[in-house]
Amino acid sequence: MSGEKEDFVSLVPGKVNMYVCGITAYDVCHLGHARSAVVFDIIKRYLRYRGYEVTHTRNITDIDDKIIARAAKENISTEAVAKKYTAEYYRDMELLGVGRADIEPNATDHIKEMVHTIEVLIDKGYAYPVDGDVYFEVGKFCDYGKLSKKNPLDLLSGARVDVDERKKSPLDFALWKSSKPGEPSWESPWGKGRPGWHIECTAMSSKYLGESFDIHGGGADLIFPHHENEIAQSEAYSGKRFVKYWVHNGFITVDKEKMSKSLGNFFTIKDILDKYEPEVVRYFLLSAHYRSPIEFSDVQLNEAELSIDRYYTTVMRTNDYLETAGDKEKAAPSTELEGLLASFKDKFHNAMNDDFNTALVLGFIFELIREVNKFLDAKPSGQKAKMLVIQARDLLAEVGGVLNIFNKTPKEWYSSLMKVKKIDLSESDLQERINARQAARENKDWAAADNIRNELLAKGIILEDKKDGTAWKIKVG
RNA sequence: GGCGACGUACCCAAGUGGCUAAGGGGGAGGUCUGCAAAACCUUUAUUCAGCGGUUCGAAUCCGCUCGUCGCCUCCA
Repeated sequence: MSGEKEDFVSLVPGKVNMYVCGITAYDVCHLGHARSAVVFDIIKRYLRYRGYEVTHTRNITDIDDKIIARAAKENISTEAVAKKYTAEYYRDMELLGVGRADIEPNATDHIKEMVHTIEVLIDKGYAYPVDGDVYFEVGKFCDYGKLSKKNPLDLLSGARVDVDERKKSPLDFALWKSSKPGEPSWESPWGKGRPGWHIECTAMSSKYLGESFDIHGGGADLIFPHHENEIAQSEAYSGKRFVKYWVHNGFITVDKEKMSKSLGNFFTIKDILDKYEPEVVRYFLLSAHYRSPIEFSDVQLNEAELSIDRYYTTVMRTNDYLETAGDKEKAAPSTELEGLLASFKDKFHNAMNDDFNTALVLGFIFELIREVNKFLDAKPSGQKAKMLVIQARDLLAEVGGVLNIFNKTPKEWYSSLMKVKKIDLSESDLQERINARQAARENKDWAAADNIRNELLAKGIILEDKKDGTAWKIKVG
């Protein structure tokens, strides 16, 4: 609310109530929706990891103008539209590793609660009915604009909205809209109609999280008017502070412009996942701070893919090492690795405590990766060396677990890449080519061996010769 | 027009008062290797859009200028 970072103290010690605006289910989701979902998924995971009991509520708006328009276009019911795109949303989110919220309320299941909220607002003099509609009277709520730092007078003078003569002020917004014939509607004291957009979040958040709760999130485009209106309704209704901490994620941009439906410059999650491994997309979204804009481009996604590949390549090395390293104690320079291992968790916590700085965490991960590789290059052996490598592996897995990335085996990573890059070669055929090349190498027939390697490279497969055999990887980047 | 955010190397990006300005990608050179790949090492910003100011000290705070973007209408 201050527009600055503040120390986090939950309202109830050890417990965090978080409400995040979900989607309006009228179309498939694009990468912008993914960013919001991933950001709050990580906030939730991190808070839980640090021991908070988190109740995460994420709503689905299943009735509004866009859904009605879509239903008319597809000649199906609004329920069918909402159901279809909610299902699409969940499928996209699951692929991106976004967990389900604890409570996922639909607007249409809470009409009763919304009607009640509106009645109270009218009783308290904050709202007025006109011809079957009900409006919130912004002028009655003196804190209006405190979140978006807007002055109601400035808003009036700069208003681009068509003025509705029935409203007392152009800033007043609908709590309840009367329905036109043929539109879905619910009974209310003001006649048949449906709820305005903002009221669902007030009614549902107070039902599930209470009138005051800790974190409210969503995309930065929701700050005004949606969240400003939520504050007005909720605080007018309860007389209490609505939300302690507001968290808004920045936009995905394309050529520096916000990715959005109306600009038409959006990429759907589905289309992106056709070209990139889901983990690549998730990593990409974590590679910049959640409040910063992040530019979508193939270059960026490819860099994310390279970074993840670097991670799995090292995991492969550590696994090989732990399987093959001897027991004879052979020390290797390890002071830097040991130092990093000792401080790693603190660095991770500090970065995440500082407004969820995932980009910084990724930096730490690659520092550790480098130290592990350096250590392995020195070819150490014995119990102590193995312990260090295991410790590094476990730490990386712990952090990866919180961010929900880096949780595959290298083999799963490459198999998945093989699919996403549509490489037309079965793993058994691949192994057959590797064996043939190995035979050529044993005969020192380097020309034949190189031929096979080049042939596979042309298909996007890289071979790595090691002491005890040849490993394959998928070419990335 | 009002309000707000941002501008760090060839690219992405962290850093918001003080140790050598993280990390990834790319480039150059090297070690290793049958050759590769991977990995590692060295190198690639005496400088943080520009100009002033505050301070013992600023990329970091303040002011101005330039540039980019966002919100003010549905929007993640």
